[in-house]
Amino acid sequence: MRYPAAETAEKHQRILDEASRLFRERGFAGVSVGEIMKATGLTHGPFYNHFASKQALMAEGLAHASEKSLKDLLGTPETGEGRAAYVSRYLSADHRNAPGQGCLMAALACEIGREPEIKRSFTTHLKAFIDTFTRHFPWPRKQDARGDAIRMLSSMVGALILARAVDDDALSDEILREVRSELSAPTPVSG
Amino acid sequence: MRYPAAETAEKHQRILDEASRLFRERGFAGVSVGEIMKATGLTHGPFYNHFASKQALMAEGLAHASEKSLKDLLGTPETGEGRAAYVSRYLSADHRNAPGQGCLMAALACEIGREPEIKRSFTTHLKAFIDTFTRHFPWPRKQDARGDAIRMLSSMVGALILARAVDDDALSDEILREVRSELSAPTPVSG
DNA sequence: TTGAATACATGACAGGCATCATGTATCGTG
DNA sequence: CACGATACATGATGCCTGTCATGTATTCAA
Repeated sequence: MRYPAAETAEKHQRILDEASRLFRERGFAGVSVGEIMKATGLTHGPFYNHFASKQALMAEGLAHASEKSLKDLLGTPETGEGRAAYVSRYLSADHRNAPGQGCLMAALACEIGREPEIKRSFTTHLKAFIDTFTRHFPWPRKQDARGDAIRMLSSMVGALILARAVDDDALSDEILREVRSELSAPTPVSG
Repeated sequence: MRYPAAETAEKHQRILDEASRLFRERGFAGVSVGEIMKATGLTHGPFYNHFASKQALMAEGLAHASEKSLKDLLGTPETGEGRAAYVSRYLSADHRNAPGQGCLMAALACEIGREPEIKRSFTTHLKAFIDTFTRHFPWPRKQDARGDAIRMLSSMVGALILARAVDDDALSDEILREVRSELSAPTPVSG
């Protein structure tokens, strides 16, 4: 590292930030290496000084977004109300309208299933997320906390994806509202 | 149509079949026009005798898959057991492993959200699917049948997408099993 | 049977892509 | 201050892609 020492590391982080944002907004295939570099204020050349390939950036960008989302999860109160607020935020119009800042599962899960390299990286993320989600919040049915967590997560991800795939605001809002009404009670019935 | 008259229409259908299969398997961006034509046994040339553009094929292929899935839904018994069987099949390992023959929402919803043209086409599909799903099966909470249908659909789609995005068979199976255990009772509690 | 229309195959084109090669400016170290 | 190393910009390469142009073979209508 014979360049600005610290600035280089910061650029590396900026590439990761922009990449994880753009990937979530437009998908892995929808963003080119050049666009990512331009978004961080560089040209396409030095990309390969920072990453081995686009695939490598995809994996690192996913891990980057994963860390952030875990940190966000851990920052919410470990109560029924905390979970209710978390779910409400997840199923909000704001989250639906800002995929670039939002859940990587809802944004990229379909594509992830097709890239073996990324699939492996995502698996560790989902495992950590389910574990944390289960342990972090209280679950009324203690004997099946993990099952309830998995059910709740599936509903959230599915609802957000469908709400984003739809062109009709009324329907999109309805999906979010209906699923929110089930899951955002402080003591949900069945995840 | 000064060619084999009927054979041409059949080729048109074959292009739609292969396209809707390949798109679900690899995503819109992951399949080229040439591949689709080769899969139907033709060269890339005559594609534009059948469709105006790749986008047009994406929209028609989506409608094609939508019709099939609606037909499949209407073919299941209009009972609680019928719905339980439908959900069990949806959340089965077979369905997870065969995206090309399966639910277009689980396969393409993420990408659909990014293509305005396709988004419009998908909206009519989802509206029809929710309506049919609501009317076709009996719902214990009659005052909120549609809400329960939306909740059930969100769970199913989310669970299948997550199960496909994961590299670990045990985890993938667990997701399917947990969500199935909630939804595949003949009289589910809350969708 | 002949002619017009049409779907086909082959080929070409421009654009975008990931990746690599090269030269240049910049910084720590001696 | 000078040297070696490193990250940068510019540019090039080869590939794949969607789309269009052209010629050819086929079938329906007269």
